[in-house]
Amino acid sequence: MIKVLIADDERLVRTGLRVVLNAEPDLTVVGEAADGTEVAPLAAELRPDVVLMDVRMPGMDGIRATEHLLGSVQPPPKVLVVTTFENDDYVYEALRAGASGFLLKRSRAEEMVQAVRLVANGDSLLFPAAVRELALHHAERCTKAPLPLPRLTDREGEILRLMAAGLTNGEIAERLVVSPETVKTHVGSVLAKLRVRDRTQAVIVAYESGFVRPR
Amino acid sequence: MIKVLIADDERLVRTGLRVVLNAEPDLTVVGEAADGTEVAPLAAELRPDVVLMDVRMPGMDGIRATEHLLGSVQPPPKVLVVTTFENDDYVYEALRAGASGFLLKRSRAEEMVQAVRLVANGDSLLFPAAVRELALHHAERCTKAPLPLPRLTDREGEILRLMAAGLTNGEIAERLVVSPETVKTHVGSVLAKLRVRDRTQAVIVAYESGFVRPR
DNA sequence: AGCGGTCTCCCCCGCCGGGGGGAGCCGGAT
DNA sequence: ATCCGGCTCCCCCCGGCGGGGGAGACCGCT
Repeated sequence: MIKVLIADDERLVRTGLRVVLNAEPDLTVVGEAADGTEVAPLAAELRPDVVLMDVRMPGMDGIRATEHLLGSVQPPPKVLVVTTFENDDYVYEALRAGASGFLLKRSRAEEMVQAVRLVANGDSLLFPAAVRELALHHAERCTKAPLPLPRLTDREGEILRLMAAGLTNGEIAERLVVSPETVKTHVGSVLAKLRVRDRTQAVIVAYESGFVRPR
Repeated sequence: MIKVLIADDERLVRTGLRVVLNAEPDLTVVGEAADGTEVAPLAAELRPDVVLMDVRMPGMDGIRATEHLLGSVQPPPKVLVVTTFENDDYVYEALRAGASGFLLKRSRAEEMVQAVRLVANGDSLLFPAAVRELALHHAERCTKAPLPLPRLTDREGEILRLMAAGLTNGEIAERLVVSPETVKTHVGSVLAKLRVRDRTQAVIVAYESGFVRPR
């Protein structure tokens, strides 16, 4: 039996969800919260498997309520965020906060109960558009970026990395315990191989190619 | 009635899936492919709503088969990728290729048919771990990055952007139709506000802060 | 023994970049 | 009317940077 806690500020929505979910033999609504602040205490007491969380609520919104809930209740229930539009900016924040999935308010009853069963089971549920966007961004930066720049020698790569850390030739020389003249030679090679004019452009190429990464 | 095409090189797996799916009144397996190369032609002929695609297949793997399928068959069917491990590197490539979701081979029958219904319905299905990772990466770069750097004036921001494009002071002056001396003044202000030593470090800060973005 | 690639170091030179200071113009706030 | 901040331009100074050329040491390959 999957226990569900509903958090929504509108009584009508809560009632609708409760009726739909209780109609399923394997689901039971164990409680309802009308405000984000009520969610964590109620969950601690009722120990639901899944919390249906509205994103927009007075007091504490669904995002912060989710953070608070997952940080305070052990073991944490799954959170299924209920939203009106699938392109909502809240989507990413909610995932970041630890939500397992999303439910559109305009979904059919059948989809809703399926969604609850899925997240209770440990799966995640998203909208195609959101997933596609996430995947593209991720793939761009993590699978394609690694190494599409000319073959630099080990030393040259080391030098480029230090240039991209903002060091001057003198500082690089100090770091690598070689003469500044030597560093100049390597820097010259790097600039030539990357076909750029100065160290600034070299650093740009280093970032753009993924040779070094932000953060 | 949801029409399903199964693509897997192992006969046993195909049989298992077929039995499980055909047991559902609203699902029907309309065909099977034992190789990635067979998928697109079969899909063009049978017009399934969902294709269950194994990632690892001889000949053409599931990823390329997905790309080919979605690029050649109109309207494109939904693709549900079948995999053994949820941390598979293929996950991101498959999403990039246009897959709608993933199915673990060790899933229970009930989950599998739910998954098929979901993707047929236009939803997406992922593993919690994968979604979490995607969301974190995305959120880091897109929702937090925008503007955590000192207040630059419009002109200074413009200058910084051009510096980060690899332009010299002279080129920036030309672009903005002002004197090189003026550019030097602005550059000086930028360096001071960012508390950095030279334009290279300024560009680094621009990238690290998200003021400019790779690609 | 040769040879090419890499890493190391050196010299000269020209220029761009950056610091300091000064100044005029404008628009908005006080 | 005054002041302040942003944008514009100018001066001098100099140090780091980048280009050119040259050279020696070590390595592995042939």
